[in-house]
Order: sequence, then structure tokens, then C-alpha cells
Amino acid sequence: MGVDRITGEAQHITAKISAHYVDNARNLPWRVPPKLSASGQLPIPYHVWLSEVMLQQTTVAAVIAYFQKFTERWPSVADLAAADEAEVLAAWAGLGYYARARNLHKCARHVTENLGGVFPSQEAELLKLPGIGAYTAAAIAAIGFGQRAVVVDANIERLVARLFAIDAPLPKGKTDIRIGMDALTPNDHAGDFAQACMDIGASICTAKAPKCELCPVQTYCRALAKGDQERYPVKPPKKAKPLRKGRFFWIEQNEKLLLVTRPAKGMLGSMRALPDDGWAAGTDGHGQSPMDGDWQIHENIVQHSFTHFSLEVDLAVYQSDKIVINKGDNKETGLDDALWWPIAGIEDAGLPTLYAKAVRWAVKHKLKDHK
DNA sequence: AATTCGGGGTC
DNA sequence: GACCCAGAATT
Repeated sequence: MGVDRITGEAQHITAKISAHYVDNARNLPWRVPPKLSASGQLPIPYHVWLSEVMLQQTTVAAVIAYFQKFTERWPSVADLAAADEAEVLAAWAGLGYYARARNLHKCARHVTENLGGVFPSQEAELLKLPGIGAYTAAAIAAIGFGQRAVVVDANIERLVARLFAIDAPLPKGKTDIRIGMDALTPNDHAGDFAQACMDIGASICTAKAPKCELCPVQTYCRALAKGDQERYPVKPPKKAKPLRKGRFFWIEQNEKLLLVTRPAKGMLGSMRALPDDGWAAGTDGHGQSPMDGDWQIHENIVQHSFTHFSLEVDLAVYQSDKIVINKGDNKETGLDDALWWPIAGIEDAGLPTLYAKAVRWAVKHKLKDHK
């Protein structure tokens, strides 16, 4: 396996990576710079938690603006807990993986109401909180509280898999990767070390075309020695994405658009949305309109790619001054509890990107002219 | 152990 | 287009 034999070099690797971080750390809004961190300064736990949740399966570039928006609007975990879930979800719109936002809000309320507004500092306690798994618990404990914790994210997975040339395909290979990272992790400033590894993974030890000539541990890298860097980490083959078809319904009256709230569970859960024809990951939509009217059909206006399927969207448009939504009359169409949203302020509705694309198409094609 | 969750960057 | 990303929760 190689991990056992390489651990003799671990302290040298650790020293090289730590030294490299001092002058090459990325400057990020949730981060304490390495020089201040060396003198004992820790970041605000609320900021560490918020950034780590936003960063789950999400790039730094995509997160920064959302992090700024959230910390301005909700400066403390108690402020976030006091917000309505709908506000938080609307603010999260566009960032994806919306279960994160639902769990974020749930976690904020738990910490505020049951833990006195103080985040736990121990990894095992953090792991109990909603939306916090193995990675995030270790990251918050190490970065936010200076604890020694073994942090393994996608960057570190790649860096360690290459350093030790770990051949077992993921997820099985994660066991060896964790052993390797454990051997490298120092007792002090484990948080800085983890962030140093992540920075190297993000800017040097990249998935494609890694810049090994810039790497502070290139002389220790077994993958580089074999000329095999891009083979690591070894991953299983991916499944093909099916192509689905679905239809959105643009129902407009007096410059307002009819929006629904999606069911709390499943895809885009609890998010505001345009009414649709029942499309889902496993099935095409039925195409039938939710009410009688003079519908104009625009085919394939949006193509959208999700993680496990792609979607082609039709837009059916009905504009009228005589639409009445009676609560209780719409058990089959899902329009109960729908709301009329001013089109001029549609940017504030908190629509996920899929629906925002359809709205942009409609505005661009000036649907009002068809009235 | 597999599947289900978004969306944007990159090549 | 295909692949990747500071993964977690569910089945």
C-alpha cells in the first residue's frame, strides 16, 4: 500500500506544506491569514461553519458573494436563527444543494435555542448537528477551534492519493487516504495545515494538468515519480445521464406571475418555483396545463443539467385578467398556496437557477407583447 | 455501498 | 460536451 513505508517522511512533508502556506495562502473572507493564525488568532466559529457548509461540493469562487451577503444580512448565528426559513432559502437560491440551506437554518436554531448560541468545539459534538458530516465537523474543530482533527476534502483526497500513490478506487481508497492525512496532520495548527493542503489542491495539485513544478512536496510525490499524477485519485466510472422533458407554466395577471412552493422533500425542496407538469429525475412531465386558457407553447426554451439527469424545458404561457385561484380547488394541479409575485421584482423571489433561466427567457422575448 | 441531492468553472 | 468541486443524508 505504501502508506506505512512513507510515514517516515511524513514530518518532512508536513513541514514543507506548512512553510509554503505562510507566503502562498489564499486570502479568503472567512479566513485568518497565516501570520495572525500563527500568533494564536482564531476565526469566528459562525463564519467557519457558514463558509464550510456553503463550500460543500461548491467552488470558492461561487461561495464568496453568498458568504458576504449572508454575514451582512445575518451577522450572528442568532440573527440567522431568527429569520424565516423562506428568507434563508431565497438568499441561498442559485447556490444549489438546497438541503444545505434547510439544514443550515435548522442548525442555527438548534445552536441558538439549545446551546446558548455557542458552537461546540469538539468534533464528535459538531458531527451531531444537522448538515455537518465527517468533513465539516473536522474542518470546524480544526480551523475554528484549533483542535487536532483529520480533515479530508476533495482537495486533500487528491493531494494525499498522489503523494502516496494510493491505488484503491474511491470510495474504498478513502480509508488509506485518511490514514495518510492522519500521518501528516500536526498536533498544533491542524487547521492551518488543512487549509494549506486545500490551497495546494486547489491551485497546484489540480485535477487536470497539475503544476507539479510549483509543488513544495514534489520530491516526495510517488505519483509524480511514476509520471502518473492525473490517474489519482482513482475513481469508479460514471453512469450516463438520462435526458428528461418537462414544462413550466407562466401564469400572468396584472404584471404578476404565479409562483408555487415546491414540496419540502426531494429536489429543490421548499424552494419557490414556476408551476410545472410533474417532471422529475425518473420521469418526463405529462405536459397538461393546470387550467383552461389560451396557452401559448414555447418548446425547449431552456436546457439544464443536474447531477444525475438533464432537462429540456418547454414554457406554456397564459396571460389573462380573469384568473382566480381558489384554495382547495387545485389538489391535482398543486396551485393551492400559490402566490402572485410582481414580475418587476422577480429577482427577489429566490428562484433556483433552473427557473431563473426560464424567467430570463420570458423577459427577453417580451411576453407582454403577446397579450 | 449506492443514490440523491445544483450549479458554475474549466478544459 | 465531460469532469470537477472545502459532502451530507437517505436508502
